[in-house]
Amino acid sequence: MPERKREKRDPQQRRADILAAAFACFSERGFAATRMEDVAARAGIAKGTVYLHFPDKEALFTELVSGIASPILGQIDGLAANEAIPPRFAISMFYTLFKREVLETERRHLLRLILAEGPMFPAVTEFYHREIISKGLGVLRILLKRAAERGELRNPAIAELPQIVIAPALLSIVWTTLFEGYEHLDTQKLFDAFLETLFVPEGGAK
Amino acid sequence: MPERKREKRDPQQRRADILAAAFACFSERGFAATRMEDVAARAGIAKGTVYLHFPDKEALFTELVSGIASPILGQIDGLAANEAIPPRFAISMFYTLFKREVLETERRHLLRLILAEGPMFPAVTEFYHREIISKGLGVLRILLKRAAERGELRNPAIAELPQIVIAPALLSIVWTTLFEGYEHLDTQKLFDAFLETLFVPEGGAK
Amino acid sequence: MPERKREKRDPQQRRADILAAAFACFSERGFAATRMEDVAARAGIAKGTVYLHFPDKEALFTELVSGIASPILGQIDGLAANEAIPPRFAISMFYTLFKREVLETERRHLLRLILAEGPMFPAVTEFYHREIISKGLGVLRILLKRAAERGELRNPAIAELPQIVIAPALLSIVWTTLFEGYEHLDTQKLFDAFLETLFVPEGGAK
Amino acid sequence: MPERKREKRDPQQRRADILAAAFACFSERGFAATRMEDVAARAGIAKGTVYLHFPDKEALFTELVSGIASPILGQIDGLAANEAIPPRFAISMFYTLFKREVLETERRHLLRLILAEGPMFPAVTEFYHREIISKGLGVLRILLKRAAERGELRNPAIAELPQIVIAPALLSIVWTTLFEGYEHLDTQKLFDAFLETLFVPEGGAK
DNA sequence: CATGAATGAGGATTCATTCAT
DNA sequence: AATGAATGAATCCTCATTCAT
Repeated sequence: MPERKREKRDPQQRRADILAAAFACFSERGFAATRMEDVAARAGIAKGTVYLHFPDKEALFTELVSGIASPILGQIDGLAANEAIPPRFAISMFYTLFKREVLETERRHLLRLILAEGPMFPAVTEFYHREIISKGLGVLRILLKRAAERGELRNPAIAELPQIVIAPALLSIVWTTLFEGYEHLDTQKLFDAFLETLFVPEGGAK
Repeated sequence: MPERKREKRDPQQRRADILAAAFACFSERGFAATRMEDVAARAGIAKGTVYLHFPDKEALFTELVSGIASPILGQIDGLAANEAIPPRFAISMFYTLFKREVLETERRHLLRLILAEGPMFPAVTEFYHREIISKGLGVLRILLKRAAERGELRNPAIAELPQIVIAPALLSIVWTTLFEGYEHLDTQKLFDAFLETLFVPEGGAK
Repeated sequence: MPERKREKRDPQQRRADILAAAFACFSERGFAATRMEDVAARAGIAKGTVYLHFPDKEALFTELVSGIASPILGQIDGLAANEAIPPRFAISMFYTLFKREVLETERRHLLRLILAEGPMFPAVTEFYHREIISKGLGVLRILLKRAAERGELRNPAIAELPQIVIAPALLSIVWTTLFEGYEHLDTQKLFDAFLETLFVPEGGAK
Repeated sequence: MPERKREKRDPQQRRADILAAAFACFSERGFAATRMEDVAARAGIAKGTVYLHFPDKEALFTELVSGIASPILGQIDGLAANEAIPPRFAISMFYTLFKREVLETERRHLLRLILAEGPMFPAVTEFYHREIISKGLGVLRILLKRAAERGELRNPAIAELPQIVIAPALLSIVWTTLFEGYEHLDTQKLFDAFLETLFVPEGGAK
C-alpha cells in the first residue's frame, strides 16, 4: 500500500506537480470540465493543498498556459540573429524545433487549450499574442525578407505574410490532437513539402 | 392585451431556432459554460421547451455540430467533378467558399468548438473527420493530382499532402477567432499569396 | 407520510415561508452558523428553491431584518400626533405596544440579531438607525418636550435624551433573550416603575 | 541575521497574548467569522501554536469570554460594602467604573459577543448571569434598598428592580457599538441625567 | 404543447485541526 | 516548543432536469 500521507515536499516541486497534473486534466477535459479535485488527485495531494499554491481555478489555468510557453521561446529567438544561417535552413530548424519541443511532447495540447479556452480568458490570449505569436512572427518576417532579397522565395509576396509559415505547424497540431487517431499524417513530410513549396529548389535557382 | 405567450410554431422551425440559439451560446462560451436557460432565452422560449425537442444538453450539442456541417459540404463536392474547371481555379473557389461560408459567418467558431470539446465528445470528432475532413481532402487530392499531372504545381509532392491546402484556411480561422483584435490579418491576401506559391504562374512559366 | 414533493405555492407565500424559516434559523444560531440548507429544510423546500427568491445568504438576511421592522413603525408614528394625549400615556402606550408587538413575539430575537450581526452588515445598521431609531427618537423627543413644558418630568433634562426611554425596552429584550431562563424579570413592572420614575406622580404635581 | 523565529516566551504571557488577539478578532467579526489563523497572526505566532495552549476554537472562545469578566467584578464588589458611602455616590461610581472599564475600552464589544454567540454557547450565558449579572444586581439591590430606606429615591419601587440601573449602561453599549457613527450620544450626560432622575435632588427636596 | 418553479447532485472554496520537521 | 504545509469535512451556490399547471 503506497500510503503516502502528509508528504511534505519542496514547495517548488509541489507547485510543479500541481501544474503538471493541471495540464494533464485541462488538456483532457478542458477548463470547465476539470474539477479541482481531479487535479489534486492526479498530483497525489488533497483538495485543499492546491489552494495553498494557487488562489483559484482560473489562476491555476492562467499560470499554467502562460508558464508552459516561455521555454519554447528562448530557442526561436536565436534563429534570426545570425545572417550566415540560410533562411531556409533557419525555418527548417523552426519546424524541427517545433516538432521536437511541442508536437511530439505533451505540450502539443497547449495550443488546443488556448484555442479552446482563449476567448474565455482574454488575458491568456493577449499574453500569447504578445509573448509568442508577435515575437515568432517578428523572427519569421526577418527571415522571409532576407530570403526574398536573396531570391530564394518562389513567391516574394509571402515575405509580408509570415503567418503562412505557421500554418502547417498549426495544422499539424490540430491534426495530431484531433484526427491522428482516424488518419495518420506524416508531419515531417508536411513540413518538408511545405518548405520545398515556399523556397526555390536549392540547385535550381538563377 | 397582446398576449403572445405560448406561441405555437412549426416544430421544425422551433427546432431550428433552438439550434441557432444553441450554436450562438456554445460558440461564445463553450459547452460547459453554456446554460440550457441561456439557450432557451436566446431562442425566445422557456427552459422546459428545449427538452421537448432535445433529450438533453449533450444531444443538443451533438446534433448541433453535426447539423451545421452538412450545408458546407454540398458545395465543395461539385468542385472536383468537372474536369474542365482548372484546378487552380477550383482551389481558389474552395478558399472563396470557405471565406464566405465559414470565415465570415458565425460558423468560424465551429472549429474552436470541435477543438475545445472534441476530446469530450469523440463521436463529434469522428463525425467531422469522416464527413468533412475526409471528403474535403478527397476532393483536394483529386484536384492536386490533376494539377500535378498538368505541370501546374511548383512542387508536385504536394499532391499527396492535401492538408497543406487546408493549413492557411485553418490559420485564418484561428487568427480571426483569437488574434484579430490585436493584429489584423488580411485573409484574402493570405489565400491569394498561397495560391500563387502553390501554382506555377499562369503565363510566365519559363 | 407527508410526501409533499414539488408543491407549487403562491410565490408571495413561498417567499414569506422562507423568510419565516430564515428568521427562526438566524435567531437561533446567528448568520454565520445558519446553513442555507437549514433554512430550506425549515421552510419545507429544497436547497435550490431558496435561491429562486433571494440571490444569496446575505440578501436573505438583509431583507429579513429590514422587512420585519416596518410593521412596528406605523403604529408608533401616531403617538405624537395628537396633543390631547398626555405624554405619559403615550409613552406608556409605547411600552405596551413594544411589549405586545416585539417582546412577546418572536420578533424579540430581531434586536439580538441586529446587535449581534450589525457590525458585519453596515447596511442593516444604517437602515435601522435611519428607519427605526431615528424616527422613534423623533417621536419620543416631541413627547418628552411636551411633558417637560407641562412640568410632568421629574428631571426636565431628560427631554434632550430620548434614548433613555428606550433603555428599559432594550434591557427587556436582552434579558428576555439571554437570561430569562435563569432569572425571571417582570417586564410590566419594569416599564411601570420606569414610567413612575420619569414622570411626576399624577396627583402630586404642582 | 536577527533571527527572531521560534521565540520562546513565558507560557503565561503567550497564553495572554493569544487571548488578547482572540478577543480582538472575535469582537470584530464574531465567533464563526474569526479564523484561528487570524488569531495566531494577531498574536504574532503560528497557527499550530494556538493549539498548544487551547484545545480548540470553542475552548478558546469560552475561556476568553469567561476570563475577561473577572477583572471588572472585583471593583464593583466593594461599592456596597461600606455603608458610609452614600448610595447615589456608589451608583455614580458604578457608572463611572463602567464607562472607564467597559464602555471606553475594547471590552464594550463583550456584550455584543455574548448576545451574538450566547445561544450557541449556553455555558457562556449561564456563566455571565451567575458571575456578573447576578452579583452586580445583588450589589445594586443593596444600594437601592439603602437609598430607599433613607428616602433618597424618587420612586422607592425601583429598589426591587435593580435592572433599571443597568438599562442606561446597556443602552450606552449598544448605542456606542452600533449607532455612534450615525448619531452621537453623550453617555456622561445620559448617566448624570438618569442619576438625577432616580434620586431626590440633594439639597433641594422641598 | 409550453411553461417555469422546484429539485438536488455537483463543484469551488474555506478553514479547523493535525503532524512531520 | 513552534511551525506551517497538508488534510478533508463542510458549506455556498449553480444549473441540468423534471413535472404540476
